[in-house]
Amino acid sequence: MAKFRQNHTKGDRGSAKGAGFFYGKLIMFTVVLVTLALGGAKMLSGLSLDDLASDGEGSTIVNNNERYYLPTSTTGNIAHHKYYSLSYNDRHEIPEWVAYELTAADLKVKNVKRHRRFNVDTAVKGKSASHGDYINSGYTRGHMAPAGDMAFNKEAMKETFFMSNMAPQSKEFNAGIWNKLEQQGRDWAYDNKRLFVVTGPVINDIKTWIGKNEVGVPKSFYKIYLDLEGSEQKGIAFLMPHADSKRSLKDFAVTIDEVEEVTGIDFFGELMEDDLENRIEATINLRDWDFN
DNA sequence: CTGTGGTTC
DNA sequence: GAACCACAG
Repeated sequence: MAKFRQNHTKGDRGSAKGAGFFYGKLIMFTVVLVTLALGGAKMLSGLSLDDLASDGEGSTIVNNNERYYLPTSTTGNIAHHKYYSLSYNDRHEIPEWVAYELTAADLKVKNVKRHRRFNVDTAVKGKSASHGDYINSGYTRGHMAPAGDMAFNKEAMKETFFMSNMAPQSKEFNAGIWNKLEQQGRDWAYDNKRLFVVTGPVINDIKTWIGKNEVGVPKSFYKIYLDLEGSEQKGIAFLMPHADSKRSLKDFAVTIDEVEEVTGIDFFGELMEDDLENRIEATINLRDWDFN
C-alpha cells in the first residue's frame, strides 16, 4: 500500500517548459529504483519507460506530483501529461487506457468553465484523430478522462481535451449511462477521499471507423475504480456495451480480471502485493460500493 | 453533468 | 481563438 503514494507535495510541480526532461530523468530513475526495491534482480540501467511498458512490466509516472504504477501498454505508446497518463493506439487513434487519481480535495475545488477547443496531443506517437473525423460522423467525442474530473484547474481540464483522450461515443451513450457512471465515480471519490481511475475503450472490438483518419468506434468501454485508502481496500470494474441503457450500473459491474481478459492489459500488477491484487481483481464486492 | 451549434469581438 | 449564450439528453 505504501508503494502507491510517494512523498511528493502538490507545491513542487515543475514549471511548464523544461519539465519534461527533468521528469523523464526522474521517472527513469524511480523506475529503476523501485523495480529493484521490489525484488527484481534484472539489470535495468538504460531501460526507458517505454521499454518497461512494452515488456509488460508496467511503469511508473510522477502524476499530480505523486508516483503511480500504471497499467501495462500493449502499444508502448505512452504519454505522461501533468494530470493524467495514457497509452495510445495509433491504428484506431484512440487510447487503450487513461489513468489518473481522483481525489475528494480536487472535487471540492470550485468548477472551472468547460473547455471547448480540442487539441492534437503531440506527446503521442503516430496518427492522430482530428476534429473533423468526428464531425457529421454520428458520434461525439467522448472523454476517457472526463472534463468533470479535472474541473479543479483550468490546465487540467484543457489536458482532457487532447484528441488522444477521446473515443467516438454515441451521444445517447455519452450523455446517458456513461455519464451516470462518471458521476457515480465522482461520488465515490468524494466519499473514499482518493480513487485511482483507469478508463478506456475495448480496442480489439471495433465496430466501424469514422472520418478521413478512420477513427475506431469501439463496441464497448470499461472503467475501473480502485480504492486503496479506506479501511477496506477494494476495486470495481465496469464493462459497458456502446449503447445507452436504463439499467442499473450494478448490472455492468465485472471483476478487474474480466477486463484484463477482454483487453489484454494488466492493470495493477505492479501496484499491489500479489495476494491483495488477486483478491481485489478477482472479486466484485457490490456491497462495498454505495450506489446512487 | 455529457455533448452540440451559433454569434460576437 | 476565446468567450459567450442557447439548446438537447
